[in-house]
Amino acid sequence: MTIKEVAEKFDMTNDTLRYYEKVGLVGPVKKNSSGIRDYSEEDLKRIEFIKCMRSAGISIEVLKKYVDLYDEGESTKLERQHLLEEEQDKLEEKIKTMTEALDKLKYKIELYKTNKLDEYL
Amino acid sequence: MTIKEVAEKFDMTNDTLRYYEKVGLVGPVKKNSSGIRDYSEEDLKRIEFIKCMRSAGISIEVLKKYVDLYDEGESTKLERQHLLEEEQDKLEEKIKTMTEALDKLKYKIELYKTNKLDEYL
DNA sequence: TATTGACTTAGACTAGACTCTAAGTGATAA
DNA sequence: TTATCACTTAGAGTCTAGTCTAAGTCAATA
Repeated sequence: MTIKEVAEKFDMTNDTLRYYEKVGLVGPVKKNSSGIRDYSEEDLKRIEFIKCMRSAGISIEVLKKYVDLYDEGESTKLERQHLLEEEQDKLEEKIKTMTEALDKLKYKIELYKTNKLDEYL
Repeated sequence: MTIKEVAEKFDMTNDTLRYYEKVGLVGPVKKNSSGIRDYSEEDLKRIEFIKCMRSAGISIEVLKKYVDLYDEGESTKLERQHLLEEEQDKLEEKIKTMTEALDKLKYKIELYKTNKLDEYL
């Protein structure tokens, strides 16, 4: 699969895909005789996972660490699990914060709708 | 209330408070005879609201627009409401995305815990 | 054969949101 | 009265995560 196809499949740019490869999140992707990338099934799975985690706000740095541990092999399994658990905690916290903000936003919109607005901002 | 007290109250830095003022999100804050900021109750309410919205990922740009509309007065009420409704939609979407990522993360952690890991990454 | 178009690289640039620095002022403690 | 400390300013610097540019290669079409 070419970079263009991958980019379209996951709705991201070629640049981002090359960037992920450069920082070591994906690949190194195999290249054909003329130097053109040919993404493997495994590459695609990694990209999907990374895209999903990025959309949740997990940083490149953390993902890179995870990938590196993975590439070190079996011996890092527990450490990887802990890393994911930490991110889970952070993510749950973030969702909680955002849900609270959402509630405040909804309340404020309600004030607008019922014309009860006599507030600051 | 001094900038230091406000920063402590909301767990942010003096720099961030001055930055918010510079870009027009807050204030202009009243200053005493020696040029030192003295935050009013209304300033504090704005800061709280802005901090909450920022923690949900709403951009400075959007918040600035909202604040500007507010300062324009009554006539912008409907526009402000719409702006908030748009942000509500975005926020709900973001929470949904993050919740999906969280589910995947949990699933992956489960695989680690049950030693069923034979996956990519 | 010439040109078009998709790909390649290294590296410079950008946006957003701070964060830090340098130089200065004013109130208070020693 | 001098030093210390918290505050002030303008503006430069930082970090993250891309995004863009310039220059080049290759395969396929006019």
